[in-house]
Amino acid sequence: MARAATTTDAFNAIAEPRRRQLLDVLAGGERSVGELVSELGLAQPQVSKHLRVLREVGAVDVREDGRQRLYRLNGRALKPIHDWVSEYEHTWDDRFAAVDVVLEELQQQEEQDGGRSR
Amino acid sequence: MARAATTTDAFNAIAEPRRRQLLDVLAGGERSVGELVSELGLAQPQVSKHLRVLREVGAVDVREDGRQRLYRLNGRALKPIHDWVSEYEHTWDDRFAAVDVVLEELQQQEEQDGGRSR
DNA sequence: TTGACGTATTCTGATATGGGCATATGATCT
DNA sequence: AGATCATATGCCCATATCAGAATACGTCAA
Repeated sequence: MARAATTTDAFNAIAEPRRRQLLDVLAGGERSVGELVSELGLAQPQVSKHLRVLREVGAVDVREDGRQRLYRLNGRALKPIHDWVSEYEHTWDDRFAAVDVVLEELQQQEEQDGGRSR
Repeated sequence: MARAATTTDAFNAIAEPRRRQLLDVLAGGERSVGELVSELGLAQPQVSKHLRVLREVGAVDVREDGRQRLYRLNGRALKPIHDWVSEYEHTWDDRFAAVDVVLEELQQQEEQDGGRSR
């Protein structure tokens, strides 16, 4: 087997830097493909292809307007990523350091307690 | 060109579900490769290989102990991901909805203002 | 209708991926 | 030293990736 399809989930979709850039631009509001092309300095077909991936994982929505397609961010698709990575926030954020210390102490007490009481 | 090497950055590293699983287990504390193998139900070589990727992006640290290697989570490597995705939190979190409304109103006023005053 | 424009799709090619299997390496025990 | 355990590496394969170029498609204007 090879790598999972990028179209599989948001985690794969945002692994590509250009796609993150696209989302970053779209965070500023709706854009046509042409605008994205010039803002990113990428070739039009690549932009369309990256947009397709983002569309398939639900990170963007499209709207037709004459011969243009207007893309709009749909951040909800990124929530699973945020949820997952937030679990690790305490590992680097000092604000949680103190809490962690307390938790560790509790854990150690628990172990010392063994099966004694309870 | 193909996709950027998975070993390049944390975004790529966590695009692989097994690697996320590895991190999730390691979040529970230090583990030997063998323990990870049985907890994930993966073949030992694949586990070692995934661990290598995680090591290269700095998401885990290793410690030698006799013939075992004890792996430990290093969440700091995930911070860039958290930072990036947090920018999008307001797009799905209701708590920010009200703020967004205000910002949009301000923006519209700005536009109506045109180049008038200022 | 014809042609220009805006965007999507297709094809190709170089490269990377992840799994499976065999094997190398290194530490421990007898 | 030899055997065994724990882990890492190497090789192969099927498949997926991304970029680039060509082209197809749909819409609008003349």
